[in-house]
Amino acid sequence: MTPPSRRATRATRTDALTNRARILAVAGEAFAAPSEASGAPGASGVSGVSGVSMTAIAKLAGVGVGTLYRHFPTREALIVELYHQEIQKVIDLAHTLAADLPPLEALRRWFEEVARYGKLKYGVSEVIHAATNGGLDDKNYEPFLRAIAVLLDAGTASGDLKPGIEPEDVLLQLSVLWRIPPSDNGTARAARVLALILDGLRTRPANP
Amino acid sequence: MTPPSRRATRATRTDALTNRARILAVAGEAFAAPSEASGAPGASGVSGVSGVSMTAIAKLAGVGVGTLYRHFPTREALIVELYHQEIQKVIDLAHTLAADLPPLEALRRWFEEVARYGKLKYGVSEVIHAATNGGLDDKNYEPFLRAIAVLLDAGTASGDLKPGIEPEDVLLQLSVLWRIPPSDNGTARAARVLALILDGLRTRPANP
DNA sequence: GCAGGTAGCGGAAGGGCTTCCGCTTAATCT
DNA sequence: AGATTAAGCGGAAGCCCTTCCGCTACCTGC
Repeated sequence: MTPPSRRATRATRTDALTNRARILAVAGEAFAAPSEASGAPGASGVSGVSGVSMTAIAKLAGVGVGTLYRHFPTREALIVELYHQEIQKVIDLAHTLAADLPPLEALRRWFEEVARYGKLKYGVSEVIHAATNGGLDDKNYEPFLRAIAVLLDAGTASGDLKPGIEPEDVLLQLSVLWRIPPSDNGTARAARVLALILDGLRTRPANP
Repeated sequence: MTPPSRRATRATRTDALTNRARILAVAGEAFAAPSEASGAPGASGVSGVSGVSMTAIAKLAGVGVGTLYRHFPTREALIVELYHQEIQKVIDLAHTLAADLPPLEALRRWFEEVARYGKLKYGVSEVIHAATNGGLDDKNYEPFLRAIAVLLDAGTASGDLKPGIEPEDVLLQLSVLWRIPPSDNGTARAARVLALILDGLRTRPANP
């Protein structure tokens, strides 16, 4: 039954690669641009990601929808891919902070960074939500968890954080941050919630 | 300009009332039933709310889509209305617990109840999400907040909880609970997260 | 009862995401 | 170079939520 020849699969077609690249480029631009200032009343269009349809992206890239979906099986998949680099930065930061700062301070700073990142581009919520929820099929999920684990371990070792906290649980709690609406005084609210989360993770001094 | 006559508005048409009632009845049944065991491969169909389209509901109720939307301007609106009673029960429970139990215990029990409620019908997440997020146009939002406020106040008065916690922030944190996937060991996970949240709200004994 | 007027009705239509499948065409083999 | 073959392409089609608007039929005042 089909013995493996020297090459199991053909090389990826060059036009496919080109298309993929162009799609990413176009989508990046489209998502970055503030939502069109046209008269359309329907869309909320906070800014960024929202309001650009898959069809629109396909058209901009000069490919059919089918092609777009061949490369990115889902809207979320496309977004995740786009922001992969930025997410990686956040993940790297966790390792840096864990190495350079006292555990509690490192965690606090990292949380703040995560909050700021989420606020900056509200649409990114979709990314992290994707990078968070299912997790099963997302290449950002594992590294993100490991980053949290590193921070937690440092805190546990120093006795500042409770032992045995599951990184997944922390990620779940963090996911709340990108559901805070951006307008309002979202920053203040995020700060308050962060403080609550952090205190929940800390060890608790003995009662009198 | 338009002086108010004895009746500012006409009485609601009887057929409209009938339709509204039938829609609610039908939707209740449809949402309650486990998703059809047909061969459709697309839907995830965890159970309950998901997988029943507005069009389907309209058809089942024997009305046009327009009518459905006249009564419930949004899918969420319909769901919120359906589960209004059950949500009310949870809200009432908060007041009862606050009156009958030590503050911390009351809060803990209520959190657990909320978690259980969310787990029972996974689709309900949509409700509470609606009852939570926007809040602006949802009649469940305010009472829910007040329920939390009561529990918090009791805890603050007794010195068990930090003063000045915003009920909205707590609700936001709780909203995490109905994003926990049901299968798995969701119960255990919910318990862990709840404990973290609760500890975050408690006062912190002075450091040595 | 009957005429009037408006609340309510129905369903076509618009826009979105995703799937499907026949046709093209680049990579590979001879 | 020519033949072969499957990866890749394009866009129609299906399903969803929601909006819009002409027509109907139910309350109301006479």
